[in-house]
Amino acid sequence: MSQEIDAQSNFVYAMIQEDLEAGKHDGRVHTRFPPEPNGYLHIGHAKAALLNFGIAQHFGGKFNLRFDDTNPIAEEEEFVDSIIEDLRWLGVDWEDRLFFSSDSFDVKYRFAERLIEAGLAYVCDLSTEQIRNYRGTLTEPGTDSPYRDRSPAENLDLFRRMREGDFPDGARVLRARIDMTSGNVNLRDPVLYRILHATHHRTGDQWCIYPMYDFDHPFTDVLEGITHSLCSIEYSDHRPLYDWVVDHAMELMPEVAQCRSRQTEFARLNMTHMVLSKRKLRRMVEEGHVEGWDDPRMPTISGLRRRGVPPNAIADFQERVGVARSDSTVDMAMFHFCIRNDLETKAHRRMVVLEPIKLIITNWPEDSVERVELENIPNDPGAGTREVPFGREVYIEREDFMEDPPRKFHRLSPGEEVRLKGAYAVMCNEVIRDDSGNIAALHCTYDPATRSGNDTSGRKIRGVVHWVSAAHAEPLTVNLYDTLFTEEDPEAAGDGDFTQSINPESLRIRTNAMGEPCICDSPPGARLQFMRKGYFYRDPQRPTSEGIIFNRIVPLKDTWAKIRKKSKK
RNA sequence: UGGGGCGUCGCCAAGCGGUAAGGCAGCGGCCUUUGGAGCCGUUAUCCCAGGUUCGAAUCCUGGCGCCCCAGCCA
Repeated sequence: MSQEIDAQSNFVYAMIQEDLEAGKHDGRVHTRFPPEPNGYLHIGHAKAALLNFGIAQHFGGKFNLRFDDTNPIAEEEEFVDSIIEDLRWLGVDWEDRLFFSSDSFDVKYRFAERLIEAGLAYVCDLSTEQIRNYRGTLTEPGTDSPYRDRSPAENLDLFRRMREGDFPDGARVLRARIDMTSGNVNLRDPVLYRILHATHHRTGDQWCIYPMYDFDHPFTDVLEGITHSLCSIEYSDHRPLYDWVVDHAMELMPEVAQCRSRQTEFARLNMTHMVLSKRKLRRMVEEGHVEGWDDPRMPTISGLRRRGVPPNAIADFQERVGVARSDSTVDMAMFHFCIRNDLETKAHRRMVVLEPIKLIITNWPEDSVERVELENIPNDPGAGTREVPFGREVYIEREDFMEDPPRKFHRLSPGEEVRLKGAYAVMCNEVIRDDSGNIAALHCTYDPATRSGNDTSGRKIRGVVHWVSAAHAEPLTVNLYDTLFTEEDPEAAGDGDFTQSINPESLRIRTNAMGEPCICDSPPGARLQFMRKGYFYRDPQRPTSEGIIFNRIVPLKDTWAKIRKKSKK
């Protein structure tokens, strides 16, 4: 069905293939996904996690899940749990290799001491602001800290006292001794350790100094034997520092160093009609624009899960998007395609009328009920069939009837005929109105010769419309989700304030929807196609006491909407 | 006036000196008891300008444009 996507045709796979051919790492491939447990994972993280996991699988290597938990102030257990849940749902498997950066704080401390002994690191007493001033600017070199030339012995003593808790937060830091004049600001004696009297979610109060990312991350890669350390493009400037740490780790910590890890950067995912940064997503939640991190409109993994998006669709999407180094913004349509593509052959069809209007078949005998058989999935006999009751009164979609139809409206209108899917053709004879003039019902007649499957009328009936027998209809609530933002680039509109382009119609609730009887058989968590409407997910998080609630995952392609839009122009 | 990165069809993206893959979207058509799905067809000379070469998207030079970097965040 879906074409084979050549996931290997990207520069990362090519590079690893070359490394393998060159005999690096004894033919070993080992990757990792290093989230910081300070928020929820979103689809951009899924790209990174799936890429790393996919590489390990493809090359018969290993994959670690590692929490980058070096900042106790921002990180929480709650996020560790949600990240694990999200990754499992995505199908990512780290076997028994779940690690925390904090697991190895001891070795890291030892490494820091050796750097000091080797004259490669020093304790600096400058304040945050002073350090910033000494750092220079992007175009001007920095100047050496007055503490840069302290003796190893003094540095060692000071660093140990930092660890002992002799100094308050911010009093001193451990810095790498590299080059204050480097054009790369990251090399201007970066901070390695800072004092933080904070309780860590795993190590408690055991430590009051914590390593910085630039020191911790490369060294942890070396400890875990990570051969290929993939990260996003904004870390490119950090690569020389990464290498600095790795090189010195190999040299000073041979007893624990597993391999000379290499960092490779790739572009992070951006999507139209969406914002993908923890900060902005947090704002959406905190300002109440959505109901929470798992709101079905959010691009968080938990949101997508709750929306009903199948994990396979996310993996397929990731592969189709590919991996490169150039900034890119993927069209949301591509993601929607992947979802439909996955569900097309999997989701059973059901008829559900979102906005019902009653259609009365005046020549159908009162109380007579016929059962019509419908395929669960067209062209897939294995998926079976179901019987749907058909009677004198049925509901059809309000928008499937027009009194004064435009050209090409292959649906119901006065004096016109349309087929009720799987049943008979009906002709509209009369429009019944209520006191306020609104259409209350349609009076139609059916032609017995048009019975589906053995139509002997000889007529060709263009339009086919879905329906639900009024006597057997199951009332439903349906949440129609749309993109969270009206603009392709939410940032570009509203003077850079993305909240200005929030789509006021990102959620429309249909409380009068009517479904065919066997809709009840679909358990919470089921994904169905509502014929001619879209793919829907029975929200498992809603108690059944609230009735049956479905979320629209994604609408079906709507050619008619397109025709109409074009003719309006 | 610093450092790093990127520029191939509307959106992604292959290509690694031998004469521009593929996907999404679009358009046209076929088919269809979902205006769904499926099927067929269709859309680029590669940011610009020079140069090297028999030959360049691929190499060189010079421009232009866009992104990232001055947290004791990751």
